[in-house]
Amino acid sequence: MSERGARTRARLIQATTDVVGQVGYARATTRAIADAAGVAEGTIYRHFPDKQHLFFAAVLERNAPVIDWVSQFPALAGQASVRENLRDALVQLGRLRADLLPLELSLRADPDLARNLYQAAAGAPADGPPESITVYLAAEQRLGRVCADVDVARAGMIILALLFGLAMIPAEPERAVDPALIDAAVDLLLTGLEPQAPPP
Amino acid sequence: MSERGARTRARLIQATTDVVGQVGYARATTRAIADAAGVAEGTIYRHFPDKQHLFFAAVLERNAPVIDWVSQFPALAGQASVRENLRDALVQLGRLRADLLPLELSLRADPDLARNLYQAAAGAPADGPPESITVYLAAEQRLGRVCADVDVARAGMIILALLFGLAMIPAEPERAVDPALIDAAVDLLLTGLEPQAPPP
Amino acid sequence: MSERGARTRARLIQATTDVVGQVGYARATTRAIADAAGVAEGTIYRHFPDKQHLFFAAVLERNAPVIDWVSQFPALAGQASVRENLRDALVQLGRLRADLLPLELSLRADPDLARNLYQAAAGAPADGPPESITVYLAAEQRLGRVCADVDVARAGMIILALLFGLAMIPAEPERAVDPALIDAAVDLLLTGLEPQAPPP
Amino acid sequence: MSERGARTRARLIQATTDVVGQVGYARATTRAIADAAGVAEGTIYRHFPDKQHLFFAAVLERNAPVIDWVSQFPALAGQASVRENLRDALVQLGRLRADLLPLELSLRADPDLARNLYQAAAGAPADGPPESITVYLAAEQRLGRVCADVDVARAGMIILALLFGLAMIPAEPERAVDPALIDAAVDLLLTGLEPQAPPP
DNA sequence: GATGAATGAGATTTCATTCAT
DNA sequence: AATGAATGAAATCTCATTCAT
Repeated sequence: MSERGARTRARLIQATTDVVGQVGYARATTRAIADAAGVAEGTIYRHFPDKQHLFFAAVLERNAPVIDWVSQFPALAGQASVRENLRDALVQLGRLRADLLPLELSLRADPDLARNLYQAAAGAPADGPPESITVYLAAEQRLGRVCADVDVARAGMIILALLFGLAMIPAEPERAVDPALIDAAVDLLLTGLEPQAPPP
Repeated sequence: MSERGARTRARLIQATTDVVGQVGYARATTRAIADAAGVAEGTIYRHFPDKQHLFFAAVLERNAPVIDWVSQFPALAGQASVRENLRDALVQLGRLRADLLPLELSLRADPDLARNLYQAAAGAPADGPPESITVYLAAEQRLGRVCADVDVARAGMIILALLFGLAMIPAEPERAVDPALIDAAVDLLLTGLEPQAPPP
Repeated sequence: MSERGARTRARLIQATTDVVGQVGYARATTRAIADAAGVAEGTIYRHFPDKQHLFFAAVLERNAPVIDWVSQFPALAGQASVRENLRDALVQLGRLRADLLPLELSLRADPDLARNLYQAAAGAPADGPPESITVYLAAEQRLGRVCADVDVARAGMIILALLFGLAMIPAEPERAVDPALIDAAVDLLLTGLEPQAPPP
Repeated sequence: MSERGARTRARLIQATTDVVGQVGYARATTRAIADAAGVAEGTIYRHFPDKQHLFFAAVLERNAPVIDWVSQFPALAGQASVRENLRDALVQLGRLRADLLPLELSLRADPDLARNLYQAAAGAPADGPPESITVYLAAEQRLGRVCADVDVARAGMIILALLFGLAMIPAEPERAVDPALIDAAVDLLLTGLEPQAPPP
């Protein structure tokens, strides 16, 4: 591909993220995206076979760096503190979610999209974020830094679900999750609601 | 309104929930809804000024009973156990969410809808579920059944966020949240991940 | 269907034939057809699921009378003269062809259309014009009015092929076949090119 | 023109015939043709002013040899037999038609193309196949090998029409006409359907 | 009240053609 | 000479909404 072509493609990806963030998926028409990218509508179809593939490409390419980070998360077990590690992970995942959210919502709103995205993402590593968190928690559990009673597989799902839920709270979907809320959530996850047994 | 009119209106509300749950918001056309309700398309506009109002009515009317339940939740403080109370609340909210989710997702996917729903719901009690949970937690905190260090306002939001996230996990959005997952989540919320300080 | 709906449908069928005859299939856009029928483009899709079905309906409905006539053609064996019967048949088929031709050409120009038309016509009587001519010729052969040496099955195909070819000769495809040319063709088919054996 | 340019042009002509034969005119896009020729789309416009001229060139150049053969057809009058001559002529024309047909059909399906082809072909010898057959038949008539009653001008048109019709019979348009059918057609043309007057 | 035919704006996608490289 | 990215007009089809019956 020529350098010019690569630039156009990059502009289209960026424009897609921008437009979906601003007006939502339902209003993210090919026309709006082409306008935002400063190209003609037909140009989209030189770079992507159809609108769906443009959206998939936008999601996958923009989130690749964070996915990389998360895949190395289990290696942090034993370093720093569980609190810091979880906080960092949630902040990273929060960035990913803030980008992914509008598209994930589109998926839920349109069953056809969901089917196709899972096919498009078939090449991606199947062990995504839930797996990473579970592996990390298990490692910490062996080190004695996580309570032995905890079911790490379910805890991994719960932590992600929590993050997903947090990501939906702000009115502006394009923003990342509020860090103070993440701090509070990590506190809660670590110490729980119950009153601590007083030292005798 | 005649009794016949009331029946038609009720059928439209039911059809809306059904169709959105089955084929998703994007495919929930006025035609599909009218077909499901067994009426002509034009009939929709005798009962609702436009499609948005039909959706709003569907959301609000179908969830009224659960909203009532939740509004009485704070009165449970001090009864049974915190664990049981939280579990019951999450189960109730889970039912609400399973119905609401497809429609809430539509809102997120379409910012215009979101704006208008908040206007339409302006007459409703502003103190929804987050407020109820917060008030309940504060009461339990005064009773010493919840750790004094916890920020109850944030904890309320986090619990709801968690529930919302859990509701999105199942592949079939129409199903309610898995009770076992709710149990695990309540455990985690109460005792936390950290190893308990061993009694001396 | 309401009477108004039936009128609109009929206007669409008529407009389709008109427009294809005037500007050809390639230029017979949904817009041109809607304009010719005096309706909005969207109205087409209330009456036909897509453009193809509109075209198929136009062909089938407009040619139904001629198809009926042809199906009764074999019964003419032994009446009037072979010459008159063949001439009448070719005139009738010529009308059918003048209507069918633009669409048949579209079929050849677009393999997808061909596949679908054969599916759409599956309900129609499989024994079309070729069969009718063959049966007629065989009957005349038994009566001694057609030469015993002739292979009637092939002759039927040849006569139809001839007609099809004749239909393509005029510059204006919407016109029927020139009757003088039909007369000459019937003559040729009956007596052949060879010099007649002179009576001794 | 450079030798490289001539090769590219030839590849484009060949690719045009191939693509139209394989996928039909409607799918014979400039992109498909350029791909089949192994060149870039823009290259087409170095050799032809537009798509129409490419098609015209394809028709004319590919059929030049057969047209040459046909132009010498009248010289066969008096040689061999009328039956053999006609059969050979139809076989030759059948080859021409098998190539020409998809393109001729495109013309019929698009009146604009037809108009322009006749203008583009204005430089070509106006006396094409119909003229050749007519001249041949007239010569044979003078020799007494064709019945004196026959109108040779019309007979020429009819023979061509027949051939054209035969060419459309096979389901696969790229195939040549079935030779057995040609034999039967020549028989029919020569002796006719009527019972022969029995020799006294 | 209810109907359903009609509307028309707007969405996605195609493709012949142009032009900077 | 050749490339191929970009163009933009046009095509088919959808669907919320209106209106005559």
